[in-house]
Amino acid sequence: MKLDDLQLAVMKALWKLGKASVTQVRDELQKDSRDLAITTIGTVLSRLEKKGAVAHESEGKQYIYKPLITESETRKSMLGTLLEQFFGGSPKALVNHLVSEGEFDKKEIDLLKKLLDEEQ
Amino acid sequence: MKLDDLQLAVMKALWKLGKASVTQVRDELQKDSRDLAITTIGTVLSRLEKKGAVAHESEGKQYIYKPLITESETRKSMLGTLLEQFFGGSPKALVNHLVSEGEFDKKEIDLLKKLLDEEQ
DNA sequence: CAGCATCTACTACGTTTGTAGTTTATATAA
DNA sequence: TTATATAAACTACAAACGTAGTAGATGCTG
Repeated sequence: MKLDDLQLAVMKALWKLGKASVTQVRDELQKDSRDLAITTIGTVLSRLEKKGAVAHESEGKQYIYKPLITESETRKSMLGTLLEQFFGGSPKALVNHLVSEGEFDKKEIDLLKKLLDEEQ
Repeated sequence: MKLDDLQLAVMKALWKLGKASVTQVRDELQKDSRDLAITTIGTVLSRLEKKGAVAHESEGKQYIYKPLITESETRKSMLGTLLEQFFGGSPKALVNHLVSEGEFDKKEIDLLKKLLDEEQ
């Protein structure tokens, strides 16, 4: 499942809310100052439904949308793609990159080591 | 700079070759069994040029394309996007995710620790 | 029941992308 | 110098996307 920016923003709103009407999704997006017409959100949700990312049920005259894919599986899949594209599929290469790009300070490196210890 | 699949594939060919004619790019992509018409590659390269990712110079009647962006900066930027989107911008959260998804075996965890030691 | 408010569905339009055919320019060979 | 091969430019078209307006359906209120 490949999602672009707006679609991802909508999914994140849905993941946060659990399930939501179009209006609720719009309100949630507004918090991130994405100020879109309600019909725009509706269109995006229809398209997401067509590709199987969400489903809806009727509640009164409203549609209540629910995610069909989880945030964690989406994250995993998108990370997987990046991993393939740039790190030869090797998570180690990715960590290596992060470290050598100086993404971590000493404290964080310590934390990471603890993390790794626990795993062992 | 945001690149989608085919654009990225073309850039990777260019990064690998340093600089290349359309035909050379096509041949390189064929190794990954992306079998595209040469005109397709040409179109993609023009579009990449329009958005500033590559430039060309003429050599005889051919165009020789050169990357204007590096693989490392592209990787960094795309990873940064993902980091923002799914890990609150925190590399640590990303590593945490990798570890808890069981992406590493014991040997790799050892290697990672060594990596971190060197950094300190 | 009639009118109004509120939803969704349908339609629309510009942009980007994937993909490739046709035309035109140019270099090279005869 | 003319024909031929080859390369790029131009054109094209369908699908996806960002974005939103309009029309049609439906529920509520008086």
